[in-house]
Amino acid sequence: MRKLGLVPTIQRLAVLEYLENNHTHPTAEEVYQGVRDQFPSLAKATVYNVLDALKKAGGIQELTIAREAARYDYNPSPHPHFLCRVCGNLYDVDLPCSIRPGDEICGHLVEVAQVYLHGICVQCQKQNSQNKNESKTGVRRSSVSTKRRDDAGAP
Amino acid sequence: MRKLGLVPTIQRLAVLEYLENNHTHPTAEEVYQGVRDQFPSLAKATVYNVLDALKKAGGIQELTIAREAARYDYNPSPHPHFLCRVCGNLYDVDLPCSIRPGDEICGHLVEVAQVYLHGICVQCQKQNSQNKNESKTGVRRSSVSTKRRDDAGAP
DNA sequence: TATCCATATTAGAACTATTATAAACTTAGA
DNA sequence: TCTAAGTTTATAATAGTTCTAATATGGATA
Repeated sequence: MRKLGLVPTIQRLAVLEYLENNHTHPTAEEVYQGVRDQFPSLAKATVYNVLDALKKAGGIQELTIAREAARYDYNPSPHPHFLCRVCGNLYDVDLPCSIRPGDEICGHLVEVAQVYLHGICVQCQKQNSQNKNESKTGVRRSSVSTKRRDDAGAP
Repeated sequence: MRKLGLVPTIQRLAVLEYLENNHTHPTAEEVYQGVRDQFPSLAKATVYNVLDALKKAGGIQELTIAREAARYDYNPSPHPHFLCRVCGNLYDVDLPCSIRPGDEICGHLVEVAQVYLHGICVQCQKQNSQNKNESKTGVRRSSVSTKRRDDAGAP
């Protein structure tokens, strides 16, 4: 924390530890809920402050891939992200970005480069084809959840 | 409009025409203000509805590069965008995207691919070096605006 | 042209993520 | 320990977007 030039408060350490243990790209709300279990006095504004401070210090990165809420990635190095429109899971994609910070594009100086992909993740594609096959043979099962799973994470 | 499978109402035509004439990637609010000049009865909810309908029909694209508000691009084909953190202008970048709709990445099916770049645009870099030189020679001028300019647009 | 139905628009309220505010509290250095 | 700067807290305020229900419109049909 001191390497980042930040005063190491218990709130900041708790938030950073939560992100370290949860590579699910949680929202500020989810960080708040998660950290508050072991830290009931935590204020939501503090979570926003801490996430902002960590982001500005380069310790984490903020993802604005979903309009509803920002998500946070413990890994600050630039890499593409994939958001599944069926389950809502957000995956890291292990590909080098073609445009990197420091590059010049049309004369513009690039400081941050984000690649956001939207579509259907590998698991939801499988689920979907399974459901189709099962409906052909008369087997029924509950439909694929459209809500985000709590155990979401990188593959 | 009919090509997009949408009923061509005057509201939809007005919004689409505004986007056609303003390649500044306006927000919903800016579209609302701009269209309302010639269409005082327009409701803001209609602007949201229309932008959403156009987006879903593939006639325009929605950009979530800035957390504050979505922006809209008359050009629906995928290309990178650059947001200047000094003037707030949003520029189209004429580079082919390395990842395109239809691709598979780590098994995930890509439907939409967005490349968002943040930094300092070519004009603001020039302004900044000008100001530095002038301050050396004692010449003063007002600092670079941090607010978005109304004549913003692609170069 | 008149009628009808599905769809679109309107105005305003409601919702939600985020930011601002001001007081109380920590941290770290003298 | 004392102090100044920075941080946390609780709450209010803000702003973008969505929801609701009543009204209006487009366009197919008779």
